[in-house]
Amino acid sequence: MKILNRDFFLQKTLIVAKELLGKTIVHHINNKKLTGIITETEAYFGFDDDACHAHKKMTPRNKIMFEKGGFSYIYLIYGMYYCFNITTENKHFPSAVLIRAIKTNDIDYKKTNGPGKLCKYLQLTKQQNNIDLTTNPDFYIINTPSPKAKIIQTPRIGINYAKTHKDVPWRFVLNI
DNA sequence: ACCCCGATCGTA
DNA sequence: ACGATCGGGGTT
Repeated sequence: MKILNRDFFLQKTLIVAKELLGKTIVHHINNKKLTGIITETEAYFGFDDDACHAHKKMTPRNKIMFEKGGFSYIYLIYGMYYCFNITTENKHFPSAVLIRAIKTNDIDYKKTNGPGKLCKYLQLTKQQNNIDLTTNPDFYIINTPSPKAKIIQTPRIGINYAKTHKDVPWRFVLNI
């Protein structure tokens, strides 16, 4: 049971996105320990990826994407849901992995199989934005063994507005 | 100051 | 297929 360290998150975003499958998110909050095994991810990185929040310029919201690997990037979407990302690669290069689904011990997969749903379950909000997941005692990722399940690679979800990078296969899913 | 719209989700 | 809901970011 080892916590994922800086070197892991400094790798290329596509590697991190794929390798995060099977790893365990831990969030201690209100005297509870909330956990989930990552089953779906998406990679967003660089100045060419027009689905990447930070591909044009740095703004107050997306500035976390320019951090070095291992920081939480959590933002509000559609006025009602949060999305949880983990930054990757080196400082000044905008890049992160969106966590799209987790599997839990206690509740049905239907309740945690979406980026907004898993944030609700793990109680992740703006409060948990910009946290170093490699040093924080209450929010970190455990290096649980990678499952044998087959990894499916597909285009990313919900980015039909993108022009150049709508169809790149940067989504990774564990075949549950 | 104003306006548009989104890395979603539940319901129909 | 569609509406909820609101902050961010671009534009005036």
